[in-house]
Amino acid sequence: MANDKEVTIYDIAKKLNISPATVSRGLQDHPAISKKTKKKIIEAVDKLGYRTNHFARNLRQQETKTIGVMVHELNSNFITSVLAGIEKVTTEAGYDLIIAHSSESMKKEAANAKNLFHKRVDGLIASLSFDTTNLDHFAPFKSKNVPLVFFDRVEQDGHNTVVIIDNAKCGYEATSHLIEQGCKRIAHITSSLQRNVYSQRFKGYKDALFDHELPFDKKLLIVADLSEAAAVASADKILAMKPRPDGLFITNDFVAAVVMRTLKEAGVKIPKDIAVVGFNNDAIGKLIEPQLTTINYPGKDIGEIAARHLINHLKGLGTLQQTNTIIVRSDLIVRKSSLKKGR
Amino acid sequence: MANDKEVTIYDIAKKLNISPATVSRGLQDHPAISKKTKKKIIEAVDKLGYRTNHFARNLRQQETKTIGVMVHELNSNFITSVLAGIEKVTTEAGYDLIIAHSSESMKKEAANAKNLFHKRVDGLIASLSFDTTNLDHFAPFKSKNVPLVFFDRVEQDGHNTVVIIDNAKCGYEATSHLIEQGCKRIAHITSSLQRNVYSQRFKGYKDALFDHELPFDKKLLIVADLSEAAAVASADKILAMKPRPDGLFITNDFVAAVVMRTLKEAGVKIPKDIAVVGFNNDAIGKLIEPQLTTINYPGKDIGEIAARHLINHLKGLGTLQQTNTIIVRSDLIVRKSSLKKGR
DNA sequence: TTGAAAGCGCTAACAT
DNA sequence: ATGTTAGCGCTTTCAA
Repeated sequence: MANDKEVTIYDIAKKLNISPATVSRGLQDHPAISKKTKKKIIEAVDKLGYRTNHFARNLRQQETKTIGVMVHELNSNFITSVLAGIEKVTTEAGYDLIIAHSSESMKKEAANAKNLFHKRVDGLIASLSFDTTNLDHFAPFKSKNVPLVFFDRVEQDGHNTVVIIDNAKCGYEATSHLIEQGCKRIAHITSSLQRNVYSQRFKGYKDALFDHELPFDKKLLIVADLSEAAAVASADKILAMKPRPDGLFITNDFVAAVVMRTLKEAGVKIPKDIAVVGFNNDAIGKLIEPQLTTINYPGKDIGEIAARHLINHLKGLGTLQQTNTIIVRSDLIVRKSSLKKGR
Repeated sequence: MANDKEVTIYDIAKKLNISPATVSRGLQDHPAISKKTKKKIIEAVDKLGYRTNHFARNLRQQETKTIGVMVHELNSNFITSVLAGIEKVTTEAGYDLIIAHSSESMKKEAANAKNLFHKRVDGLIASLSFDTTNLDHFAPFKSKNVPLVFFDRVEQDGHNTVVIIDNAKCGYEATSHLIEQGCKRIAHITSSLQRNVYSQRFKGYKDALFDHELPFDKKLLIVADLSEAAAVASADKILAMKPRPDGLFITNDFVAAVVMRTLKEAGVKIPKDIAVVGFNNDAIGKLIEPQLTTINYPGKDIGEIAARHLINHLKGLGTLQQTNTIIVRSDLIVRKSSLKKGR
């Protein structure tokens, strides 16, 4: 049953009385090889059960045909959509993926970076962790000219290619929507303002307040992580405020869902007492009650675009040089959680 | 800035005036190498920025140190938990992961299998897709003695190592719980009965009915896929039944959540009119209203166990031979969606 | 259109 | 405790 010996191009060459070099060329569809020979090679390959030894090839070619992906977590709709987008593009282009997640820790992120560097990925796609304060762990990639593309959570120091949405605009739209629904005291629950995504959304929130002549009250800003426990705590803070807010702009759908549950348990009516807008357009938004108004964050598109740019770069195509910012469209999806007025 | 030339063990050897073999041994912490020499080597490695060429090593050792994982989708709590478990164990053991998903299609599953086979994974962990009818695409692995571990959705033909929960017992417990709550007409919404997980849960459901002297009515069995659209359709079927069921045992939390939403929109009170039990213990269960009674399916444990067994096998440890079934514990989590009586 | 041969970087059997 | 050397399977330059 088990035939343990691996078939190599030498076996094929011997069987066909040709040289290994010809087999190698035939397998790569080299133009100098005759149709006849190619056909014979293909047949022999099938018959003998040959499979390419990627290690030998990569050793020779000094390419790994592997792309590293670093994300903070795997457990969100948004991230899995991004991964799906990346996978689609990279698979088509013949690249493998190594996926690493940092569990929101810079330390783990640095360890992952080191690992991927030693694995010699041809390129890297990354979103930063919660507490990442510098990009030193990416320096080795730069020094070896391994291309880097960041998405979602990025450092916009002007040195990297980044794929993002216009978070400030989204924050502005979410907040303006709440204001149009008649909200006067809008709280904002978000995460580390050190991360671009959150600081930009916060900026949009403030700008919308300003443009609608509402005061910004920093007591209405709650910064916390994205866990269930933190969400419950945030909701408790909201409940304790007096006067209570009449609108919430929350930076993450899961957190929004937990907050809504906690508020409802305390007897708050949504959206009548408090209107809520989330962020991401996760599946839960349509399952909770009332259904959640949110910002559609097109993860799959982001993943595809990031991967496409990286691969073009690897192929020497694509004009994208050093600095580059790509902004993907995103829009407000209005559902019941924010409709104080109806429509 | 960029120093493009890769450092090899020869460079290190030259610098230290020792042989490449010594460097290689030093790097592997070989016992025959003196402490002093090892230290010198480590220092030179750091200084020169050497990184192992895994291709050369793998080419030499005929091992890829890579494990393939095949799943049907990435977008469920259960699957990401399993992956987290697998990753934990494999990372500790120094293995990489290649993750492939079939989008519930046997065709894609077969393509993934072929790809992973050509990538020469050292082992494979897999859960079958929705419409997989045979395991022919796994035959190449068997013929090359590449170890295989299946989990969740498996084929129990007695030829493979499988890691599962006792689905029949879980189905029995879920159904019995509904009966204890006073349900007399319990419908079961599930997926392809060709898959062990669903057929076993169905068996448990029937056995519970039988043991409690309730008739099994096949009109109360709904088989569909796990999409939102199918869930809505299933709910519509429930609404059209007369008399309506007073209990539902649903094989998946997401489906249960969508069904509950649809029923509630039609004015059904849960659990008063219809009690509901789901399956998996996904995060949504605690976010919907009423919170969902469900079966806790310990994904992380499953992943860890599957990975551990595979790796033990690869190391030549572990007594597990050919046939092997590992059953992981799992339990009912009671929440409000099923409590007709209170507690 | 094909072949010969060198070499990618590492490991391990065999020396010493 | 360390060195010599062959070879893993492939690609590619040079030659024919």
